[in-house]
Amino acid sequence: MKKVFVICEKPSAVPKIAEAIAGRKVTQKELMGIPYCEFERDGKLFVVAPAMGHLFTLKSIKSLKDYPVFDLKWVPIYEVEKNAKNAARFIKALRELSKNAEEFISACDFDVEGSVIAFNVLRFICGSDVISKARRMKFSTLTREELKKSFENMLPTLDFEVINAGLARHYLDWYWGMNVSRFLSSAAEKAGNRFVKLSAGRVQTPTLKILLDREREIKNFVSVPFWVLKAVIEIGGEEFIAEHETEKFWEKEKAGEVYSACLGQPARVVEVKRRKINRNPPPPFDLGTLQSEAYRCFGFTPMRTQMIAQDLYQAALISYPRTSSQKLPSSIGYRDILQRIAKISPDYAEIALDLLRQQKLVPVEGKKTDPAHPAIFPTGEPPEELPSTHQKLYDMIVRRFLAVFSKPAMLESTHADLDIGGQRFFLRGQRILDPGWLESYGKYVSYEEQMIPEIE
DNA sequence: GCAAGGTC
Repeated sequence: MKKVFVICEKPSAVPKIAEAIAGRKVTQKELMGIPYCEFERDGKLFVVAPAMGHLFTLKSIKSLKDYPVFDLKWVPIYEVEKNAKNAARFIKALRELSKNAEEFISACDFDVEGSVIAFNVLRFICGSDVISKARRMKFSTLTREELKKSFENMLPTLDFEVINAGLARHYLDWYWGMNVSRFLSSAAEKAGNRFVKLSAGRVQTPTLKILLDREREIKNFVSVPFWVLKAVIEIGGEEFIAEHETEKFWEKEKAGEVYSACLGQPARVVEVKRRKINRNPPPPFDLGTLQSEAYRCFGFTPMRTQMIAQDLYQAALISYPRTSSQKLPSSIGYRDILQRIAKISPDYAEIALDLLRQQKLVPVEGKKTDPAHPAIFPTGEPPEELPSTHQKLYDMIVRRFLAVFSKPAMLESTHADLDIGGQRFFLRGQRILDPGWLESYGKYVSYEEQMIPEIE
């Protein structure tokens, strides 16, 4: 029987891609500890197997001592990275699993690196002759529906433009980063008579510049004292704080003059403006936004958030977290997820069931995209007992998901101009008319409500 | 030794 070899980016993608092609549940097998799937379709034997990210990397042909170096070759990653011992097993297993295959399909993530990962597996493991006949599946979400479509509408060739862009990135990053790093280290060694490891690169060097500028700004900051005037006024037995129209007084004398002018004087209402404000829900989470939000609310470092998110992903509770997308395609199945979330807790149920009563579910989306993954969303899988840190992050992700389908929050802001002894003061307040999305996500939004009584 | 990218 004709054998079709399908290469995926990572183990977790294998059952999803296999089942979408097979159109049914497929049992997973194992070879050398590597999971893979095997099934028949249209009289062919499909073997769906995973890489584990990059299995090959660039290496200098000669020693880096004689830099600059531009002669590189692709080698198995364990030849360069000592902790990539697993790669040997993957390469061996893939060689065995692809043996005697006649058709080849690249089903790695649909981004630049994914295209290179598949390309390298195909040429170095399956043989360079398969490149011209291999095909490419395109999908940006690992859902049954989208995978099925991507199988039926496969590219008849590999995506060489993307592959070439990826190869160029690998080479250029190496040329620039390694050679400049080598030069910096060697210059430092000559100047200081001892070896210092210095590194530079496309990402880290501009990033360092941003930190440097910020650090300089902080260092050069000269603090200047200023004075602020606030009026404590009483309305109907309650105290409120109004602010002087001049936000900051840079001279103490000036502040003192104004202070004396209004001390003990009654406040007269000059004008009251009330305004209704709609606040839209925030967009769904990309990893960066999740990290900054988790730092703000829980004090988790970005590293910690990423590790917790990875755990939640591997427990099948959330979608792939390493995404820069703020979009939620309908193919993830909004209704199904909301129905499952409703069963997780009464708190979620109240909001989710309310959303399900809407005729149409349309998520708020952000500008950022990702070629290979949608924004982070909960799968609806019921969580088992979670450590409290994981529970916190999970709750934030679920509530954010609920929020993006919710109505805007309606607020009313009040702005009163007061005259106190000839001086202009502002009294501000706001209150919630309709909470909308704040119902689900409000606990994670810093929001101060100051109620102002009716004044004329 | 030295990049940046993928994975877990």
